[in-house]
Amino acid sequence: MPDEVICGKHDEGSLDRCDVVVVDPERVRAVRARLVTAAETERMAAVFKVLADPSRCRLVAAIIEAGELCVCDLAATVDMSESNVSHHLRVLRSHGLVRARRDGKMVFYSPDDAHIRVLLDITREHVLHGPEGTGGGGAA
Amino acid sequence: MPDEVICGKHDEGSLDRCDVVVVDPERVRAVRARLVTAAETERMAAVFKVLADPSRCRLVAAIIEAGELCVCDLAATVDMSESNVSHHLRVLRSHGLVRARRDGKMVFYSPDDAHIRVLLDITREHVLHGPEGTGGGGAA
DNA sequence: TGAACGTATGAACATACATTCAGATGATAC
DNA sequence: GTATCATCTGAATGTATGTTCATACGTTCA
Repeated sequence: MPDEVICGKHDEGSLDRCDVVVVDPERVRAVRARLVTAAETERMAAVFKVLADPSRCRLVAAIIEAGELCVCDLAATVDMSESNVSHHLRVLRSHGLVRARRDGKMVFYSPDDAHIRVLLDITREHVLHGPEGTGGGGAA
Repeated sequence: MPDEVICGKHDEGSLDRCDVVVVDPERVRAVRARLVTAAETERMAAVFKVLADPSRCRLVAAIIEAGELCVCDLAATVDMSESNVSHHLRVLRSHGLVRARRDGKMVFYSPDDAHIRVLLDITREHVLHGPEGTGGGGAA
């Protein structure tokens, strides 16, 4: 068994420890070389984190469904306080998922990214066709 | 301006408060009717939450990239402790994203869902072509 | 059987974050 | 200018969770 120790110090990993024993060092190097960078993964995770909250997820779905909606109608649609909606919209907007348009006293929000709709659709597919008891989602 | 108060108590919302002022009640009702249910959104958010962690995101990417990898090699690939990897793999497995196969002392993990690869690809597209300064991703 | 190895698990800690409340800001109507 | 409306912001709080450490489990080899 070709046990080995990884001591490589490559671009994005910046690993300072040398005590990681691997079984297939070649494969590890190959995967590491083709793997998405840590910085990219962090950005991706940030996008997922934005959608990882049920309120925000529903908020985005409502905006996509409506095309455009003001804050108070959005709050009524998703059953949340307007303050809370505003907080979440700030997050969504700062990540380029929705866009704001001011009209008098009101601010209307609309989708600002074509990818998000696909993300929601695919994930919905996943939760619909996938197993339902996973992760303690049952009668929690 | 047709201000109105939403008092509807429909299926999935179960809202107990009646003080949400809306501007366009018809549109709100229409969107609510066509909107994804709260339960579904919760399930979707749960999936996003699994991918919302950089370590987990990178872990999934590595598994997809490799096709199959044992825990120690996985730990070496993503620069994490094996214990931490194990914890994350538990989450990933419980949500049906990866699958485990035991071979002797080792356990090999492989992708268990076709949707996840698409999710990662689309999100990568988003972070690559989208704005980069959004959400304090720069030198935070 | 005992030791070594790969992996899994539980507790503990620090951190992040969603929600609420109170108040501020900007815009319209009188 | 004042009042009112729609939205935004900041602080406070409770909860969730990622990571680490120590340890237990299951497997292989001598």
